[in-house]
Amino acid sequence: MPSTDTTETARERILDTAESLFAQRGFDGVTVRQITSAARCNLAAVNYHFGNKKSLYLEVFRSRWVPRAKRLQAHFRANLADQASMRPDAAAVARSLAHTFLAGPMTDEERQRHHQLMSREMGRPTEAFQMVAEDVIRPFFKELAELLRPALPKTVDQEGLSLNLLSILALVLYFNFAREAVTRITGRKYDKAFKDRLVDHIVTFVRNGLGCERMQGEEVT
Amino acid sequence: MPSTDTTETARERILDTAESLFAQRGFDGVTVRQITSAARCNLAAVNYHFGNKKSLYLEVFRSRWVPRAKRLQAHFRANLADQASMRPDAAAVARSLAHTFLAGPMTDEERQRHHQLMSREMGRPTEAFQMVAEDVIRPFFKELAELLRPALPKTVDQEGLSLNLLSILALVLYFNFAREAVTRITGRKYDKAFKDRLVDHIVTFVRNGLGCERMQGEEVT
DNA sequence: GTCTATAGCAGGATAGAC
DNA sequence: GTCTATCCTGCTATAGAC
Repeated sequence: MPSTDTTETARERILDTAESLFAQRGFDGVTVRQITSAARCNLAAVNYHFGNKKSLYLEVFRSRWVPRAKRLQAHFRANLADQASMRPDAAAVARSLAHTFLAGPMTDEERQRHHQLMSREMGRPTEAFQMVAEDVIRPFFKELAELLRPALPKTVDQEGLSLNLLSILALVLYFNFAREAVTRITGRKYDKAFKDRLVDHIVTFVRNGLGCERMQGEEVT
Repeated sequence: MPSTDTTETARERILDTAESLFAQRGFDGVTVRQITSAARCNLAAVNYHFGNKKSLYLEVFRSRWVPRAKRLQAHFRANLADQASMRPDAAAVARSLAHTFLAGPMTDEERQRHHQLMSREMGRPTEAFQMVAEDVIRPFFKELAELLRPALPKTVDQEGLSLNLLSILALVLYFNFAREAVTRITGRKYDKAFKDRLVDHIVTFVRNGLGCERMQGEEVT
């Protein structure tokens, strides 16, 4: 649940609640009235601080999504360095990614919010996707590609590399985005045990999917 | 593009255009006015034929999504029977699934519509998901599980089986749902060549992901 | 910066003629 | 079954007091 501390400024409370509501219901599914009343401030506050509803949506990405993505990237790098000191193999990269995105440093709710916002943008890109793609995703994608490149067979071309990375992201996004559906099918809540299970599952799936040999046994964080 | 033939009744035209628009923009992103004007009929027609907007949304699933899903399932079974006459292995199941869902018997636009509707429901289930899950998805899921069960190591439990199936669906849904993002990253349009490439990629990814041995070489349809 | 009040309009839904 | 005309609610956005 977004922080609705009274010590926060109205502007910050609006950003937090707006992010949460946009993630849950999408831009069109949320009204400015719902945002301001959940943020315990006046209806006019959105227009005062952000100009209009759409600019608020963009500002959510700029000031909430992007910094969080950068923190996630930092966590990924630290986690990877813990596992594999020099040349990480594909399995290590996959585990760090899955762990960071599924069970990483943030609260469950924050993580789900993060991935739901991105999933919505992937299904129907807006200006926000443009911005985030240039500034955050593309550089990180390149970084990941360079990490994976030496771990893959030489027969894999640039496009194959991209498809493999997209597939990893597909799994991670899906298991965060479709939580309710996954819960209905498996009967499992997203508690620590299940998230660990999901990370293990994704790592195994991805490691083999990339066509690498199995590893002997890995532990992480 | 939905059929807007004048020979169709207004009711049918509304269902077709509504499905297309709901898939593109979601329930809240579409107005009844947009639907009726794109279907070239009067504003009042939605309420006359369906009662209200929400019932129209449900009827789209009942009379469009469900029958298409059943046709897809039939195509999957036929395709699988072509490949593997008796006991299909995991790779054959994966290939038939990927082919059916990514390059199957329907138009590109129809397939994308189908998966976007479902992706939206997975992210935020409504009554429609409830209905579709009971009547269509769960039985097919069971059918797939029984097909895959004998092809997997005995160490894989029921939950592992479910996770593997969910992962396959994650890949298929993702590459249909996030077409624009995939196109931006890979630079490829969804033409026949790229779809074939995607099917091959998913089959390889999944086959290995399921922890089965490699196969010697498969051809299909 | 924050509020009240309201303009101005688009939304879903309906009544009733044809 | 299909249309026009309209109701009424709820939306975004703004003006202006405090």
